[in-house]
Amino acid sequence: MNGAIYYCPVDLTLSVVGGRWQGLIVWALRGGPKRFSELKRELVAVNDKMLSQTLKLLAEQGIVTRTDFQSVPPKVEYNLTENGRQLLVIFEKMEAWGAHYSEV
Amino acid sequence: MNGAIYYCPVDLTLSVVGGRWQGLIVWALRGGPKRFSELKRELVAVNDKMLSQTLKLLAEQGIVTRTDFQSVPPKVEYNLTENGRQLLVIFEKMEAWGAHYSEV
DNA sequence: GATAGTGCTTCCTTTTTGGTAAGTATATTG
DNA sequence: CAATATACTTACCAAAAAGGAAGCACTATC
Repeated sequence: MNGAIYYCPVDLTLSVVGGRWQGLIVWALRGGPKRFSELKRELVAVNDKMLSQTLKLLAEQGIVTRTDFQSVPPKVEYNLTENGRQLLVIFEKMEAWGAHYSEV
Repeated sequence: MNGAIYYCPVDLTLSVVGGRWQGLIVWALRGGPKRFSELKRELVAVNDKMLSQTLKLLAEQGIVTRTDFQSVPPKVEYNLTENGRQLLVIFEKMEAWGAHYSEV
């Protein structure tokens, strides 16, 4: 995938989900396809560079699809692949844990 | 926790679980307490510095406990707290996803 | 007396990641 | 006619994370 060696499935999954933006993008796409600018608005602190860079990575990893409508001004939509969609159970657990943790 | 602002529970959880070693250490402790040297053997590529640094962080975050037996040679055990243990459902999902993904 | 094992810490270097600003091309809006 | 919005990319710089090597205090073993 990126040349690294993963000693266990958890390590592998973390490499897909663990970056600064990777997980949040997958989570943001849970409700269906979104455009670049919609993602940008939702992931408050992300900048153009990080967003396009991370989307590219996720596309290479087979987690999101990229659909370019070839229009002017540009319109590009991102969506989860089946593999990406299957990550969502992980994030549901994360959401539950995080919500509980911040109450403590 | 570390000064950063988390806009959602998922973001918060990722900050606990998403580092290079944090998640793997939690996962390695799933079967019960382990000593420093046992963790080191299990997490093949980790070095002393990263391991002790990450364990310290996890302890500060309330994910692991540290028990120093005050013996010579030193014996120190690490274990998951209740909060840490509740992270395990996340890793179980990660394991399933990673195992499936690497078959594709 | 040298070596190994224990659980660290410190210093230094390298790698990775993140951020800022600008540029691209075109159409719409005021 | 200037500004705005779209989805990027590129070049450059700063910050953060990770890695490596060595050392420490102490004991037991060879």
